[in-house]
Amino acid sequence: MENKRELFQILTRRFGILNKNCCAGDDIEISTVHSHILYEIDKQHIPTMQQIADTLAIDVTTFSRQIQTLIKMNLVSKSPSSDDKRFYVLTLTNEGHNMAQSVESSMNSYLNEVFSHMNEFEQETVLRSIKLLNNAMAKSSVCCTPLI
Amino acid sequence: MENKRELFQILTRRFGILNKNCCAGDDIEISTVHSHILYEIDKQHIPTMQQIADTLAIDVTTFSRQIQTLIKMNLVSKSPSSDDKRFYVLTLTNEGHNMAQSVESSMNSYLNEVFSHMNEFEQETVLRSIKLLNNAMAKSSVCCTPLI
DNA sequence: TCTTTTATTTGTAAAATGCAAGTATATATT
DNA sequence: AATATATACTTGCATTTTACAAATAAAAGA
Repeated sequence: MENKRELFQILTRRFGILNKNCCAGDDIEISTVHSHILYEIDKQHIPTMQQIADTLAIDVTTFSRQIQTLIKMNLVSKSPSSDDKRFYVLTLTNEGHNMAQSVESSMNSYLNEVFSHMNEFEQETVLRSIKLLNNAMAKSSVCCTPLI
Repeated sequence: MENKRELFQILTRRFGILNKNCCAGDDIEISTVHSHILYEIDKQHIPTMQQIADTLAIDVTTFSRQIQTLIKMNLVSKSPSSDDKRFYVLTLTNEGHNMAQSVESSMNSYLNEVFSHMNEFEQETVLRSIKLLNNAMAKSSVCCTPLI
């Protein structure tokens, strides 16, 4: 049987390509990394800089600059936390939220197209498997230990 | 049910993190992109520059420079094709082959660890699902059309 | 022979990255 | 309270990565 690595290598490479083309909004375009940042800010409840950087395994200093870019693009806003002024909390602007939605729906329609090449049963099995895999990774010591 | 995108987002992000830590050989360390290049040169039979660049969806000009780096690191060698001198064919050096092996075994042991958190049946199901998914992606019009 | 196509490289300029060192705020120690 | 230490984030570099446009070089077509 083919080894695991080959299967995953191909899968993630392809998903990466999907992700690359995902990120055109109404008028502006953003990078894959930026789309992940928007995604996580949307998902986590008023996160701090550190939280998102950790989740995405991005160096904080790099992340700091990425946020600066996203703020300039008017997609993200950053405000000092009231109880501890060392922290900054991140939120999406309306524009950022729209962009996140736009990426979300592009990705979902891409994935629906991909899934359309499988029958109902296969689709179910695949989704269940991805969940199993995500859970296994969450338990793993070699992967993603401090991550959500 | 959670949407597909979320499941895939998390999966591929985690796999990306695995990949990041994968690439330490005996003494030198390489980037994820470089490890993918070595992987593909090893897999494809005496490929040309263009072939690998296309497979990995990397811009050829960027790829040209990446190969230059890998040659300097003595992991790859490049020679003009005898029948058509516009082409250059790529091969791994012994050192490059060792590196590819080393990455391969790191990745497989990471993945084995991840899989150890599932039972036999789940493991089978997951592997079968990844294959299904790869086939579906290969048929897809939105993903990876010119790719293997 | 002359033009066009194909494979690859270089020029240049922008963006992404990450370490070391900085600032600013909070907590711990004395 | 004063000083030291820790934490969250930013900036200064210096390197690496990226990609468009233009160049080179070889093959194929007219």
